[in-house]
Amino acid sequence: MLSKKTQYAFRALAHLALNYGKDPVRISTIALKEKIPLKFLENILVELKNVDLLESKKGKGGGYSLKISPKKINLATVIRVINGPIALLPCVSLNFYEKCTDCDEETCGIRKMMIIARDSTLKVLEKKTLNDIIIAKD
Amino acid sequence: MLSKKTQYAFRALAHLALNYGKDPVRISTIALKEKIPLKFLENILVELKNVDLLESKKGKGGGYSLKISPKKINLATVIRVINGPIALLPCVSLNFYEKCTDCDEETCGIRKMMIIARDSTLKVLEKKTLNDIIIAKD
DNA sequence: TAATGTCCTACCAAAATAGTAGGAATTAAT
DNA sequence: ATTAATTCCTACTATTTTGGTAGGACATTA
Repeated sequence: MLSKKTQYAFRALAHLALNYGKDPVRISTIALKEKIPLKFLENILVELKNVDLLESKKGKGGGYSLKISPKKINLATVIRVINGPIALLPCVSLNFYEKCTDCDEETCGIRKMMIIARDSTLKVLEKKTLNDIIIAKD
Repeated sequence: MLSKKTQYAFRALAHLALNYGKDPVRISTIALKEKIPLKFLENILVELKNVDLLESKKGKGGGYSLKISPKKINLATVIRVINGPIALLPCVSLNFYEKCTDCDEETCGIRKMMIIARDSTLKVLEKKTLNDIIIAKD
């Protein structure tokens, strides 16, 4: 399951996606409209900024905005940044790989099935974008 | 990600699947062969027994065995019993549904995408069985 | 009745999650 | 220049989940 933090991230990103191309949006505005704890949201937005999904402006008239088009931000990317691995086991993760203890990867049947499951999930999450989230709203 | 407990469960079940139709296998044997902490494994096997995936026999010559064919135990079932929900959000879980706070399910675009992701994952996990795990070993 | 096994209840330490607090740094307007 | 507005940084904290352990009760077989 995705953490609450990840759910907040999606809501905030969806909010910013609707404002793409317009003025930056203040953290406090997003927190209020999306009902996310303000200080917690701060942390989330900084993380998203650090991986260049968002850009920020300080001082009056400042706030956050998407750095790239909502059509170019897929759901897998967001999950990986805030939540971590998408795969069900560390030994089948593409971005957070860790070797299994006590398991021969060549012959492990569990691993083979988890790779199939991972690919099936990724096929959706890598294709769907923030834009799909906001157009699906109507 | 699946918990370590769930990984242990899969290993134990795979072990028992290879012994399907034969004599029951002692917990201590499984713990030793699969390198799983004995007392932890006890808990796991009891849980699997409580949902009728396993049956047990006490006393000398006792142990655990699969109650039904490895071909009839799919991976989604095992994950749900030991790990919990497969869906990425509580509000799209079929077996562990919980309503989102502050979100209209009819119009939520995040939810719509997570349903698609869930279905894609389930299509694999509900089709693949313990038997697929053990035949994939070779 | 003794030995062999599962089963039950309870506990515990470490890690992850979900925040909060307080102020430093930067920018823009006056 | 000063002030106000805003993000950014460091650190702390409470709660929940994870990954076990301990000890003995209960059931079965020989």
